[in-house]
Amino acid sequence: MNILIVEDEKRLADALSQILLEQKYIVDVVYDGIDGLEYAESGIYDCIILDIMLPSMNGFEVCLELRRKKITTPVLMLTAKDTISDKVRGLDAGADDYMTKPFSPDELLARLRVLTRRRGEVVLDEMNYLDLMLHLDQSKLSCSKSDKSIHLNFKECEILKMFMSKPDIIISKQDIITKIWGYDSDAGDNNVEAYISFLRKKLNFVGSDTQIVSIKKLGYKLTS
Amino acid sequence: MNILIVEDEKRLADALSQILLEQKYIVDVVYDGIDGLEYAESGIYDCIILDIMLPSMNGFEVCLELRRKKITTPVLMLTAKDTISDKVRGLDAGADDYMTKPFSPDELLARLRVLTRRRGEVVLDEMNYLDLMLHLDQSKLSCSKSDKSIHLNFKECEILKMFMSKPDIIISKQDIITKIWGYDSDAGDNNVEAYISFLRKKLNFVGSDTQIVSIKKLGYKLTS
DNA sequence: TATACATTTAAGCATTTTTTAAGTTTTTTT
DNA sequence: AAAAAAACTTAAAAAATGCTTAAATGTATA
Repeated sequence: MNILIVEDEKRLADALSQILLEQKYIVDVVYDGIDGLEYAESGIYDCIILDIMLPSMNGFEVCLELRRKKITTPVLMLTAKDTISDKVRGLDAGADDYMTKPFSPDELLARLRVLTRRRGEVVLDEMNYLDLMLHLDQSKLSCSKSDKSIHLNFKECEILKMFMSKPDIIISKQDIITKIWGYDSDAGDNNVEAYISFLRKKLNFVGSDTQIVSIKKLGYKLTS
Repeated sequence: MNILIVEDEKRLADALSQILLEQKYIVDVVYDGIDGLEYAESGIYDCIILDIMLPSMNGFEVCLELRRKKITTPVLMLTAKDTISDKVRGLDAGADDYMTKPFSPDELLARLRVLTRRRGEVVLDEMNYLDLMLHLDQSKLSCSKSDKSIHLNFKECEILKMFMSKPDIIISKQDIITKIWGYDSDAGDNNVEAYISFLRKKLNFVGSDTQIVSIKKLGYKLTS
């Protein structure tokens, strides 16, 4: 379970991270709003703990922007202020819960349990690229063209999804690493290359015309 | 959208009901815990606003009992007390959110929006999957296909019900744990795996064509 | 209490996924 | 054209995931 903490008070951030690490959560910490937004956009987190008062971009703005970008990760807002208007503003900005400082570790953990127990999320289940030429079914972990179909494993599926949702756009290896393996993973370019190779073989097998082409030094893109 | 208000202070109950009616919610009001539980068990509500201090049975007890009976309607707990232990206790009793008096109509409405923007569930006594191919009778705790029938125990039945009410949809192990064992249980993936194994054996015994297939890393789904 | 049944736990096995590393090939630079 | 860098492919090792049992524990009931 991955948690992102966006909090500029270092002492509090450390304390939070301490509490969560003890419970075997995987924790990333950033100290301002812009970074928070960037990390959160990766979509790899199961919950984001977001302070309202932040340098560079406040918590409301971060949350609004996330929701505008259709990132649905649950957000737990955090602040010293306890005014009703702030609560309303936070919830309407798309936060899922609101916690006022100071709070106990127990309360934090209880709220996290609530926020992370759902997560049925709407994922777009099937996607097509260029009018049914290529078809990806995430619920079957399979990809097909006309009648031929082949099984993909989880990472292959995620990567193909990335390409199909941004056809003709170049995606760098680093982007793929960040999104599929996570921020601080130690996967290298070769991991990506290996998976691209697997995918190409499978695309080829189903007879797809669309293919993953590599643009040297920049990355890959999906074209037909 | 149906809301149940369980609140003994008549003035507050009226005020709440007033606010909600203005927003076109359909509102029922009861004034004590026992009645609250009884109404809530109907499962027709989209949210339950539940005071903690109540005659005959307090809010924690009502909420716990609801969850024990697998009623998953979102609960918004309401109280004058603002101690952390109460918050934790409320959330751990299965409440989804917690609001302290006094609160503004806006805060109430914001929280309701959050709680009701998910969800859509039905409880049935008998269900069939794909035109009588597979038949589940919850009151007899049995599952059958044509003339062959076999006894299921409670958890097997609940799990099969989950699958039959969402055919072809992937259900994660965590979802199953949360729903069958409860969100703060310490059941692990292996518990689910064991039950899936039991169920498969029984489905096989009755000669069902529908089966539970597993999708690695994602969960299981029922297919025929 | 004894019995049957339900549930949990743990271990071993099977399978699939993921990583790694080495050898090729291709492209770019000089 | 040669050298260097980047990308590709593959096999095999390592890790993770899932399945199935049997035994242990818990619970209800005759």
